[in-house]
Amino acid sequence: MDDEDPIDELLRGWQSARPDLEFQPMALFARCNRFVTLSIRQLEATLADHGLSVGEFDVLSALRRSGEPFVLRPSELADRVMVTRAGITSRVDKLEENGFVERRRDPIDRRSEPIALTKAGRRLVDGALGAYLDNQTRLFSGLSPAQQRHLDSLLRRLG
Amino acid sequence: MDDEDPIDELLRGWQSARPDLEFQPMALFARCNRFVTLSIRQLEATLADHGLSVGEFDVLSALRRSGEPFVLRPSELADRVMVTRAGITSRVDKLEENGFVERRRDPIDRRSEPIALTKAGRRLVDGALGAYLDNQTRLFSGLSPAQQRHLDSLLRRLG
DNA sequence: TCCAGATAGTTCGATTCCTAACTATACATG
DNA sequence: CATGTATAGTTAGGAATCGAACTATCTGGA
Repeated sequence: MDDEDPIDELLRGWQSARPDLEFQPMALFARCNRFVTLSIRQLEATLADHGLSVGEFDVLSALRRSGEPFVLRPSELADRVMVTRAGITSRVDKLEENGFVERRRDPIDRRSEPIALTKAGRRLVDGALGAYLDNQTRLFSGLSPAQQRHLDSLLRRLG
Repeated sequence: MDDEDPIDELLRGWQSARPDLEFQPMALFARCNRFVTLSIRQLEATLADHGLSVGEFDVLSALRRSGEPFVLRPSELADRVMVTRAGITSRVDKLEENGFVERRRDPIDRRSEPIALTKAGRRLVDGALGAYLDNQTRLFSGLSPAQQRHLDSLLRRLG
């Protein structure tokens, strides 16, 4: 029986095209990449139901989990969300237009423009959060809790 | 000792902001995502040394591993590279300009425009392949071969 | 006090990729 | 064999994001 998946196919292709080389790590990475890519597409669909893109959700949720008073500077957001500051500027522009965050001013350092989650923004993230978590849970539902922990520990070593 | 990584921080943040919810799967996915994102950035740098973007390399390598005569249709490329056909059109445009692929014609189905790897294209992929594989190998060098196989089998279940 | 260099954030231009509409061609059915 | 439908690929327009240049502000000496 031939239950080959696209990654097996990729591996087999390379092995027959270049039998002199070692492709296991490439295939392993391709598997990671594929899983993440497909998962993000699901996530986009899930969040779209709440009127959010993944990028917007990432910003709102960084603010949400930072705790009271739900304020972070753009550079902190950039670090946490793994996007450049320029990227944060444009996400914040859009979120601010829609009233989900607001730019404050830092009385001590006037270069800084702290970003605060508004009430509406908080309602929005909290509302989307359930669907988001359900989705993430479903992604890993093929693994037992022990396997999930094992996966986590393997990934942790790759950091 | 406090060797907390950004994902632990994310998890801790959520757990304290919303102690009523379960964030393990979210954190696990965040770990996957982070690993893939950072890895791709490394890969971009590696391939840039050979004058290639990841997207271009993906197309050339799909052709390369398809074996003689190194020809695939745009829709086949789209499937294998996980990009829309429109995306393939523009990648092929650029690769063709630079002489790494060429558009042929299918005598049987004139809607189809098979894409062929040129000699120069083949030299280019084969030249970049070594560095690419070294990079992938390095990504997983923190894991033993057995751990790598284990990771692979866990990921395979997520497909 | 003043200035050189660091830092915070934004703007700009280029790139990449997606969706939707479009053109051309093939196929299947009555 | 005519025609409606499906398929292959491209084009057009828009969104996201990046790097580099820019503005404003701060900070640490001389």
